[in-house]
Amino acid sequence: MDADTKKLYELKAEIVQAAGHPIRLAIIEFLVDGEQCVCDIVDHVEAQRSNVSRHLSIMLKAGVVESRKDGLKMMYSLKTPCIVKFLACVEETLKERMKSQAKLLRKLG
Amino acid sequence: MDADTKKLYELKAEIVQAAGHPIRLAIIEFLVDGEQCVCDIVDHVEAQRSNVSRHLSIMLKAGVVESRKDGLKMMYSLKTPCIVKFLACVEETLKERMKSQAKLLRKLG
DNA sequence: AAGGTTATTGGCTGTTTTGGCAATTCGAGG
DNA sequence: CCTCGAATTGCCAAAACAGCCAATAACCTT
Repeated sequence: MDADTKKLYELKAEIVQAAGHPIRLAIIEFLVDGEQCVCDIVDHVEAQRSNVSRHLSIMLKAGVVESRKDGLKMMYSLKTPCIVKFLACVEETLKERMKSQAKLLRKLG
Repeated sequence: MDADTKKLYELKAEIVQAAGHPIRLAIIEFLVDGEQCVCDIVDHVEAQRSNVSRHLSIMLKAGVVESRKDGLKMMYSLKTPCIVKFLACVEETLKERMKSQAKLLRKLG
């Protein structure tokens, strides 16, 4: 693995990490419906405003979301539509995990 | 957001987190080619064995990979094929990010 | 320009993650 | 039975992360 390959993995990991937090996932799913202001995101995910702002800036830096100013409000939206498939795969993995656990339980009798 | 929804986001975040590390991404991409033993993974990602073992256990716990014993060796493989699409979306996001940065650079003249 | 609303940032603390080393487990084969 | 090879686990220190409060910035309305 050369240095460039390593660097690419770091960049990709930054993107994945940016999605890897309960609140950030909730924000992403909320944004699937379309652009939203921070104030509405705060209401939706029920976290502190400064907290939400930080989560958004992490996703912005990683390129998961983009932002636009509209008067007083800051509007955020998803940058790539494929994130929906991304989420679908996470759900499928979760279901698989549950299935495995259920199988183990049945083996207990 | 009720407690169940929150719990679901936590579970999903655990899965995403499990993929959100340079070495773990490298392992996942390596496993796209099929099942591999820890020893070969170690050679491929060029990290310490104990380190790789820990990364694998994180992904195993999250349900991203599964394992099977084969004599002395431990074989790991991806649990859900959709992870390929997941990776594709990460790459697309990365490209978008690069494009945005290039656009900014051009604005500098 | 004063005041109110929306959003971001700084500073701090507690928690989690990561990586390295050494010790341990587990199975194969002489 | 002993040793070797493969993998995991314990333990520790350094680094990164998350959340809270207070302070600041940006903008609109009057």
